[in-house]
Amino acid sequence: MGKGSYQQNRLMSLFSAMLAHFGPLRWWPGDSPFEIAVGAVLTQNTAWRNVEKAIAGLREKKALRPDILYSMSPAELEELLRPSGFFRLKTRRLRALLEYLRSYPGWDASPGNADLNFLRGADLSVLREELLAVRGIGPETADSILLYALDLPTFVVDAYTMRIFSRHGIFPPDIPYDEAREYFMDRLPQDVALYNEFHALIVRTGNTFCKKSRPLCANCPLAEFLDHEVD
DNA sequence: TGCCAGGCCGGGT
DNA sequence: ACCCGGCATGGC
Repeated sequence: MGKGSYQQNRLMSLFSAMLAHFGPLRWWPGDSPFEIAVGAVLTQNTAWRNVEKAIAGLREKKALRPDILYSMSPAELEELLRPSGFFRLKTRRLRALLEYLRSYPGWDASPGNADLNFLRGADLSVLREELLAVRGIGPETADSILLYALDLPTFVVDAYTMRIFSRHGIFPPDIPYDEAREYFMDRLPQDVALYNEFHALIVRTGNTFCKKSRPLCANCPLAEFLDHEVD
């Protein structure tokens, strides 16, 4: 048994510990692929609680669909996004995402196209590069959309991932995004359901136990792994 | 009361 | 290739 499978087992042990503690979370919270994509943009450096307020406002306006959202004036959209913070920035970013979707070959302009079916079947790495080329879509947002809205096998790395896994000495705290992503993807089976649940559990664990203001991981489901050997 | 939250961009070294 | 300031609201 080589080093690779040891590390795969170790990652699976961390996953199992979080799963045993919280149970399956079945992310992402959202009623449609498009709503998930909107949430991915709105939650950039923002507490989800604030995003929920903006999502609720959009739902009230029946605007959680690409056609309606695009038809809204930027000023109106800004007011709806206000509670999620960075609202001028996020208005531009959502509109940039909408421009990308509307320009996509096979774009479905029919009402209620929130399923984003016209994006299905596209190559993951191509779609990822295209999303990264959209102003305001960085690697975490792109991967969140790909994994949680489109069920494509890409691992999402976020601030909690960096904090938890660097505190556990699993990788250095200043590792670039793509290297952290590859760390997981090189060691885990390529499984959408696993990637989905793994990241969801990381966020829940981070939210619950590993906030910046509370660096100690007492009672954290991962606490027992803190003294394991590191590669 | 500050500090923090599921980033990303643009300009400067 | 990094490093940094800006972006903004709401909760603890």
